[in-house]
Amino acid sequence: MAPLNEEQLHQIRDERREQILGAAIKVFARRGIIGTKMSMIAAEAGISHGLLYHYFSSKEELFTTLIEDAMEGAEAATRGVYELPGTPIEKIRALSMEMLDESGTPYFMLIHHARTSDGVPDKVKELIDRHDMNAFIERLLPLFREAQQAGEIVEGSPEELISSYLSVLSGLMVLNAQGIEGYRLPDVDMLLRLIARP
Amino acid sequence: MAPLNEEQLHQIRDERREQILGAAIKVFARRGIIGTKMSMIAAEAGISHGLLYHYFSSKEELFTTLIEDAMEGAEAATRGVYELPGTPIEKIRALSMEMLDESGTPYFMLIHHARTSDGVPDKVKELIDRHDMNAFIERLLPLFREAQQAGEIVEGSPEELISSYLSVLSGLMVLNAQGIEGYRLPDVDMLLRLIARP
Amino acid sequence: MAPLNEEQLHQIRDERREQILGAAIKVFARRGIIGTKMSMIAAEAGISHGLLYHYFSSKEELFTTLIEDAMEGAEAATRGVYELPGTPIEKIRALSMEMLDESGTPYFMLIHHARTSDGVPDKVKELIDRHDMNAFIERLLPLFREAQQAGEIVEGSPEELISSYLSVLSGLMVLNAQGIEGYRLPDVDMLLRLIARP
Amino acid sequence: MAPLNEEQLHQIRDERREQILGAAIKVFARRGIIGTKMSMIAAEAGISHGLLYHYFSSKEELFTTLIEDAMEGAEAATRGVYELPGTPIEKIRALSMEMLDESGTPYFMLIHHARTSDGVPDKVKELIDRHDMNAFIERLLPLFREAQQAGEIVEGSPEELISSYLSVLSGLMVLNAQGIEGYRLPDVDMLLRLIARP
DNA sequence: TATGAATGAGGTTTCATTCAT
DNA sequence: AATGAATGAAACCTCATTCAT
Repeated sequence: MAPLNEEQLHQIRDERREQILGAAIKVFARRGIIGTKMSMIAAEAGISHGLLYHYFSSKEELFTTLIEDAMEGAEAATRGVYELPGTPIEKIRALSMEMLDESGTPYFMLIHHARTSDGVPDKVKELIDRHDMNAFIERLLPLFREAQQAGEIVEGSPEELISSYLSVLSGLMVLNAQGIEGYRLPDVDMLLRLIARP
Repeated sequence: MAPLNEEQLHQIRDERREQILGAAIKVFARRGIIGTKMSMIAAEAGISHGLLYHYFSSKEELFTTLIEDAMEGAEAATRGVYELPGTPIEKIRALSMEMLDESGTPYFMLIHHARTSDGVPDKVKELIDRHDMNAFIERLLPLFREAQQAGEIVEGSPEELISSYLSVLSGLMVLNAQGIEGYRLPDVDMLLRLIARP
Repeated sequence: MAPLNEEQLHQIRDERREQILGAAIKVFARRGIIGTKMSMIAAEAGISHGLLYHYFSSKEELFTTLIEDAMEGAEAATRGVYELPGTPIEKIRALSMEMLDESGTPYFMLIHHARTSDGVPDKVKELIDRHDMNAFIERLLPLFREAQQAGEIVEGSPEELISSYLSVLSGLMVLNAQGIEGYRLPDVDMLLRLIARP
Repeated sequence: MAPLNEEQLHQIRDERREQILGAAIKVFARRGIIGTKMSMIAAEAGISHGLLYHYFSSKEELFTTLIEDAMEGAEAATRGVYELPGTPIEKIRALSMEMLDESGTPYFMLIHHARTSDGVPDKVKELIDRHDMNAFIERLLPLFREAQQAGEIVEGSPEELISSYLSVLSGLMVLNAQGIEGYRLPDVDMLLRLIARP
């Protein structure tokens, strides 16, 4: 009886959902949760604002969904670093490039907004608490220890090394995600000097 | 019941003005222009929101005033670097420390918000355009050239070196200004490795 | 794949129509015209909300249709009272029971909503004006006069007697139609004491 | 320093609050919580809709405040019945008149809406549960028992007597509160026949 | 006939700004 | 100078209604 079969409907829903998520991440990344108006997302996605609410029940839910995805992505990236080929520092280099990559930064910017804004839903606060810097450090600890043993990076507390290095990367990602004139993303090889043994 | 004389009134006005500006920079730095409500500034300054409008005609004007001050401060800091004692890289080191210093970052955060937000008055956009990264680069160019000639920092385009190095500092200031748990501000000496000759 | 013939289609249309009207009266009775969403009616009827608009062009039309039916039903009930067996007060008793009867109250509740709400279409207002309390009074006047002459009910203006008695019944129907805990529908015999000669 | 002293401000706030509550009860009583728009209350009170939110943080809170008052009023009325002069049935008569009195009915209508509507805040549901019909019955039980012993009202379960009688009163209040043409509020003496011994 | 995606008018709520005192 | 009551534009969200399939 149905005029469109279930599969077609499912496909439309999925496409629209992705379309909205894609539009939302763009706008949220640039403007944060308060600065983003639902009408902006709708306009970016090329749909009416009413339709947003067929797919996400509120601005909060939309934001939370994106944060969840971003968290998963960030986690996967750090986990996946061990699968990469090469010496330890080559793996760190590859991870750095991935993090600074254009496509990844909006997600990172989103996390930045989630950390720093105030109108952020409680669910997101929990998510962030569970996926905080310490989790990253722990996941990267074996890799940095290995690199130290191989004499590829400087001595000293590997935890501090990781958190300092990630902070530099984070700061750059935040700047980069805005797409602002004037800032220059440094070369990965320049960044590696922060930790590399001379 | 003799009224205050003109001088006393003038003094009150000036004190209040500073009080408001101090409160405003704190709040703006943390929340950006959209996320900041006039009532927050009033509360931070310990006055009524109505009184704000005796001193600044709008949120825009208040923000713009702060940006102007911040620009001047940043300019002064880079100009002043030549007066500092020591070798070129010691001057760069001192400038870096000043930029990352707690007291300076709110101003920097403000500029960051001004660059990245959209609800920013046109006057501010002009200010930013006039004081952009290129201006900084030009002011620091002699210093970096000198450092290269002294063999203290690496070879290569000094412009690129400056803009990369300032971008790293900027990113860190942005993170730092938020006062968020988890991020670790790297040591200045670690940062200098980005540009220092091994 | 032969399409249904015209008669079958007609039958489907009629069934659907009744199905929708039945669902609508339930929901409207409980929630009134503003509180009722088209999606509620669709859900109650087990169809899609889009289909509602094949049968009724708007919420207004649906509501109006129900009111028309309810009015006719109420009129028929009061007219039919004369056909009932027994003495006058026995007829009044039977009419009272019918009005308080579970199945009749949703219609009455509907009329109540139509009287008291504001989002009510003009056509409904006209309907109500034409079928108002006075019409009921006039139709019941002979019956009550007869009952007075038979010494079964108290003396006094029969019009006032009827309108007071109907108001009590109406109030109870309104309470009853909501199906709320706590209210107790009085016995018909108790109610008859309002008008019965001791 | 304050341009208006505290007392004057307090008085303004109190007056406005009462003004708003008075306007709100009128509109809520007629239209229920969903049917009432904040702009209607503002218009009725002769103020801007924005000002409503200086005094009540939401439509919910405004409604809840009114319900609390209404509950207290209803409770006080039934408690106070024992202080009234006269025989038991005279006290019941006085209570009945008070309940049907013009000024009391909007409050009662409010409770009716709270009971029957769906958009009602949870806090209100709790309030209603705590002040339900059973509470009324218990408070009136001694009075009705006394009246039975004095032979003033009919025999039988006093609980049923009370709840039936209160239901009739409730139904009438609901009709009455709407101020609709056509319904006639019966005489108190007529109503007393429901329970009075012949 | 039947479905549910899509639209947009209208309601609730927030907050920058004005103004009487 | 100082306060806080008051206003209204603009944002979020709901839901009656339309329309492609």
